[in-house]
Amino acid sequence: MASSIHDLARHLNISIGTVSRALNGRADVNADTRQRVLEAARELNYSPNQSGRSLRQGATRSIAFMLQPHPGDQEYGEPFFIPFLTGLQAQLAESGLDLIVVMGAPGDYQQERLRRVVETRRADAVVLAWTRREDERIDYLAERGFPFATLGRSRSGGTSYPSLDLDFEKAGSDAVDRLVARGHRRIAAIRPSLNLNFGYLFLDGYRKALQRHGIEVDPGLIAEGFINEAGGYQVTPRVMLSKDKPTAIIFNNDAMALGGCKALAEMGIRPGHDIAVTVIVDTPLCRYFSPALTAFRPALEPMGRRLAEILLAWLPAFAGPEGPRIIREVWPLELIARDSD
Amino acid sequence: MASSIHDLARHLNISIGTVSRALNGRADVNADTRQRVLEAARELNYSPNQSGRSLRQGATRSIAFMLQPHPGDQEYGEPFFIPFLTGLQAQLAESGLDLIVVMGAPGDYQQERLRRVVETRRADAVVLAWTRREDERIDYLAERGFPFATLGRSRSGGTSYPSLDLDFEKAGSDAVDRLVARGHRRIAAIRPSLNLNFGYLFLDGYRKALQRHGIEVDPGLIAEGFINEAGGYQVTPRVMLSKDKPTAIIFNNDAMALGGCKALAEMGIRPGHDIAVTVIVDTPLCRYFSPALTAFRPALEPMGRRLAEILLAWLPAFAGPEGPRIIREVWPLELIARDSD
DNA sequence: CGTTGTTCCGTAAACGTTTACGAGAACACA
DNA sequence: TGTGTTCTCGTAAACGTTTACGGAACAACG
Repeated sequence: MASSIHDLARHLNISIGTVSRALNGRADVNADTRQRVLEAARELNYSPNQSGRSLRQGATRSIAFMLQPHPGDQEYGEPFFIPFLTGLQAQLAESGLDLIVVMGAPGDYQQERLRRVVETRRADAVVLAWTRREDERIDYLAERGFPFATLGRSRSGGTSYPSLDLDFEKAGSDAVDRLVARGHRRIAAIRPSLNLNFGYLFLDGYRKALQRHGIEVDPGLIAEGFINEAGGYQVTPRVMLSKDKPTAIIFNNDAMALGGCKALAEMGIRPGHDIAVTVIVDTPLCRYFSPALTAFRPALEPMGRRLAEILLAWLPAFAGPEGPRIIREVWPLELIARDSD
Repeated sequence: MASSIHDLARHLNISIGTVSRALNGRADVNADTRQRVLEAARELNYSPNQSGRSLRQGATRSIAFMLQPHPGDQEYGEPFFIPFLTGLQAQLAESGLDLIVVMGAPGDYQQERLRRVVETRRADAVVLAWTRREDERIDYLAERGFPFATLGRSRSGGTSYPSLDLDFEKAGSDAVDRLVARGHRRIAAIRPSLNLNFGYLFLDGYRKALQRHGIEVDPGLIAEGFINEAGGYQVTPRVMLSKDKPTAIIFNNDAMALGGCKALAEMGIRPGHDIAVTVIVDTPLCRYFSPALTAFRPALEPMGRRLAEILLAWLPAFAGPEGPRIIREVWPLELIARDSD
């Protein structure tokens, strides 16, 4: 069915070596011959068998993105990743690399899928997201010497690998600054487990900003829940029942904010009127919610592209003249002021 | 670095043929030898090279899910797919198959990515979603004889391939029935392009139900927009400005509903009070929106598992004793009554 | 005419598997 | 002893590529 390089060779009555060289654009092949090979390739609808190629070259020319759920979170919060993946795939394609997304089973602590990708050499490198503060996946990859990059930072692995992250600390801090400037002093924070590194960073920025403003950090105003709608819904009432009620809430996530706003609605509290609401990571939901939610917007698509560059700069096969470099970047989150605060 | 079957053979001083047979559980190998091979494999941390295996067997043992955006829709509506993919991956894994998700570039009419997967033989079969009424992807795959299954139906390709779909027609019909029973007669429908087959089916059910109730179908109450928040936001006012205003709106999608509800809010119209709102496909957003949106819920995770079964039943290499079968199923959407109607 | 260099191409090995084939050994049976 | 069967294993080819190596043809030059 599918034509191979041998078919081309037979059809043109030349050797497979020449065919391969012609297709790969090597110098030592006559311009005329190359032309004929390319024509025949089109005519016979030839395209290279990836398995054969990978086997010979010891490289698959594909990068795996691990879609690993965070324990307790069924829905992953994936809408977040789509623009990122779009950019990642586009940039990788420019280097002739394929992006494959690998689903992890929910609650897969053992990183079974990651192991499988690495061990069967299905990809030349992997990209991790939702890094945890201590991340066993990073330890695993670093220990094995398998190339990877992360969307997000972690304490694991030090700075031995390239990474890209958003400045959640500054966003947390900016959010507080803005609320304080608008007269708030009782500001709550709804966040996921501190194992999720962005949750940790956000809280850090939040704390430091409060202290900078001379406002005491009240543990009763900080609550932890699953990083989804249910989490926000469960946990928000807890914060609203503290002795001295908050006049503002910062949610770490659009899903948590949605759940939280439902809880508020059930208590008859209206975001934007009775309480200020800020969300750290903006999504279409924030924009189209009523009231529209003030949120911090990431440049996801460009970040996807950039992560591809960063990863490739670290891979010897792709590194430029200066050789492999470990690049780590932290990108800003842009405040989008809307109607909820 | 990575150990091969040759390393095992050398280490045990036996031939690679025997090692391979032992690992693959074939009968013609001594029980004792097999034991030693397995031990050595664990000891040397052996795992088979997927490229070598694929090359020899002519099969990659992986299935590709195409994440193809619909033109004009930036966000894909992917949260919908996550539980589906979870089920799909889980069931495929039970047959030793890997699931890979392939991102298509936005607005990729040429199906470049699909072609690439097929031509480089990166997967043994593909799964398509968001089938269109006339779907060039299906034509392409059918013509090439490449195995595939779809989440959704299409006019393309007839019934020559396995598929799984939701009963959008019945959901549209049920939605109308329910609203009529509650006294509504002016019922609007906000839907995406009729190229998207589920949009077509939904509208069909909607129309037939109206006719069944002796209600004239008013074109002014039917509007088409992108299948995302912006689409719902843009198009909903159009329907509300018709001479004889609707008292109920059915949205084809949670994102369209969100955008539509924002438009309603801006007009001072409250869902659940001033107008009834129904959503065809339920998501966490519907549940946590205020008011909670009445919606039709799909069993996504089981559907993912089922689609794996259906696909495998069609692949000769996996088909049971009866041989390959084309299974096509339509699954129900369960009404979840909430507060918006 | 001999030497050297260049251009182009064929040969064959290698990547890591699986598997058809056949061989040797052990054993049973007549 | 001869024949057949069963169990176990080694040999080697094959999957589709890429690429190191060498050789043929030819040109250029002294």
